[in-house]
Amino acid sequence: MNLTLTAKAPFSFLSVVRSHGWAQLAPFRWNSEDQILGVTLRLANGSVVDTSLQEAAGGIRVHLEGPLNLDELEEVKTQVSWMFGLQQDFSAFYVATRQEPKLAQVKERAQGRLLRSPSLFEDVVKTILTTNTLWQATIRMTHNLVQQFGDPLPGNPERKAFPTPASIANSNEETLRAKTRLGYRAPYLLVLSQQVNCGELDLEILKDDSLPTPELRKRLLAVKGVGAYAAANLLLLLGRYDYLPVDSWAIKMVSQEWHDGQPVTSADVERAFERWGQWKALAYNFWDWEAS
DNA sequence: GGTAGACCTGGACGC
DNA sequence: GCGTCCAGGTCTACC
Repeated sequence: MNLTLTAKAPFSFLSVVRSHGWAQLAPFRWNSEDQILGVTLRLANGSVVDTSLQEAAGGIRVHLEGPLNLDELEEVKTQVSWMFGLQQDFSAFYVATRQEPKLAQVKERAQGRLLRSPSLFEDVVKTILTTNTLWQATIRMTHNLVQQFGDPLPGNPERKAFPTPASIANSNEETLRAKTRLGYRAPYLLVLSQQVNCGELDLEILKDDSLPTPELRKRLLAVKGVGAYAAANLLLLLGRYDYLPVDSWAIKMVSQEWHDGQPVTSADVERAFERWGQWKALAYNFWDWEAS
């Protein structure tokens, strides 16, 4: 079964896939040769479906395996639309940055959207797995988590959806450490999963646009394992761009770009992008570090 | 509010 | 093969 989803123009499927590293993390499967993004989704009724996503005129072509009822089809559309931010509008960002050579490409490349997971729970977990580790370890930990706790696709159990909060909450710290190699992050994920599973923490309401950004940041920082960097990264995914996700890579790039390779601090990184105001994190994320 | 040290894994390196 | 060092953010205790 195929369907096509339309995006607010301008839109580039590849720009979203390449917006950051999420396409490399399970249950995403990026085929760079065919330029198809596979992802195994778990729907609200518990069914697991496999999708293949690719560029279509003005949007995305979604290929689905197996028959789906109307409710399931509608849920797949909602999940894919959220993941690709199909209705996001970046026209004001393009106006604000059109005089900056290092951002001159953003409109032409339809940059601005960032690939998201279907649920904020999944994005919070993945963000925690990016902290204090190397990217290859993040890929490995996420893969282990999906393989160990994700629901399998009927007919192809090798493919699994991202674990539900319940599946992780019903585990224990020792199993998480041993099976997924999460290290000290294991108790963070366990507590988060338990809080979401029992309803104590509702992450999905944080997608609400009416929530002021400082309040949203405060709630994200209340999650164990989420510090300043992780909160800023999650705000970026949620379409809030006024906090910078300053990590070691940001410090290195700002040092090379503006300080001749000399040591810089987080404050220097903040200062470098201060002038972009509400678009700060977006300007940072799509800054053309390679351009001369 | 600022700072130091612990947390944990895996890769790189020297022996 | 083994031991050591290092990179990577967050938390907690302490000042």
